[in-house]
Amino acid sequence: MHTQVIDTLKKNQLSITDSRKTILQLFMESDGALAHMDIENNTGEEFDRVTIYRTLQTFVDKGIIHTIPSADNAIRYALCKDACSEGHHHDNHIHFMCDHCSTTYCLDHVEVPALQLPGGFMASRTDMVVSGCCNRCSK
Amino acid sequence: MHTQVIDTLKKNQLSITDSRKTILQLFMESDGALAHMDIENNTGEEFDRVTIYRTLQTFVDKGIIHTIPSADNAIRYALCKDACSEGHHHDNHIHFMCDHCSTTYCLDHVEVPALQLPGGFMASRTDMVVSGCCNRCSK
DNA sequence: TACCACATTGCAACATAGTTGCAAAAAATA
DNA sequence: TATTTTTTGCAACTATGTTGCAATGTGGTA
Repeated sequence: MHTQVIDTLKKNQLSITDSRKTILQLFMESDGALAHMDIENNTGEEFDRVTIYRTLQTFVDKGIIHTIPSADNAIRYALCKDACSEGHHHDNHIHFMCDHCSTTYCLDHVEVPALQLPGGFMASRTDMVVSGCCNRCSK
Repeated sequence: MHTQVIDTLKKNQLSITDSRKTILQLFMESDGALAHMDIENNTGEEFDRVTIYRTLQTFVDKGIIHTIPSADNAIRYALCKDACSEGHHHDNHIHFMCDHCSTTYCLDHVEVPALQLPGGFMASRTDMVVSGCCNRCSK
């Protein structure tokens, strides 16, 4: 199972370090999105705050993870699926944030509908942030 | 022209203070969204940072403005149109953030398309954040 | 207009989030 | 293993946002 982590790092020409392995593993095990805080809580004192920030930034630059816009001023990150690779991104994402458990899901299989924008506006990227009640909480 | 500002404040049962008048006026004159920083820059030393934060929070509570989710960790605010009032919000917003000039528009007249969510997910609110090139920058 | 009750402001202090420079340590390469 | 390059940890700093409390301003009433 570590294989996939190391493969991903190699595929992106990143050197294999403890922090990168551990943080990427966290993303792969999680079905939701993670904020910086979640990672800090999960890894304890193992890594410096700055290292976590820099690792996340590196992953974003490489297209391994992407940021999720939110109104609560905490940047969340989620794994990009295979369709996303460096330089060539799958630029439309739908995210679902549960009002009850606060889990954030990246709904890759839901298609982003086309929009009719006013004249002169050209979209390069569309993020949808849907909030409500997730499948686990609605049971 | 001040009339509209004062009317809005009265309609929401807010006392008329300098900070509220000035900040609401700013929103009415601006066609884009404003972040806390924009307001601080526009008003200079006139008001304390804390007052601006509290005024924005008050306006959000009353449904006069709404927050716009973003991935850059800066909360932006935009005026709610008449359809939004306290308690009864117009909960689907489309926002456009220009990659060039960073102006954020609230596109009230564009309809949010319906989404087919996976089973068990129930949406209560949908925000779309579209980025690209705005009508002024694309000329 | 003057007074009073209440809401709002400004200040200080604190809390959280994120960035930068640099020396030490760890990977990659030879 | 030696050398080069990348990454990490530390310290210090900036930005963003919150809370308690005393002072001031607002709205209603006499």
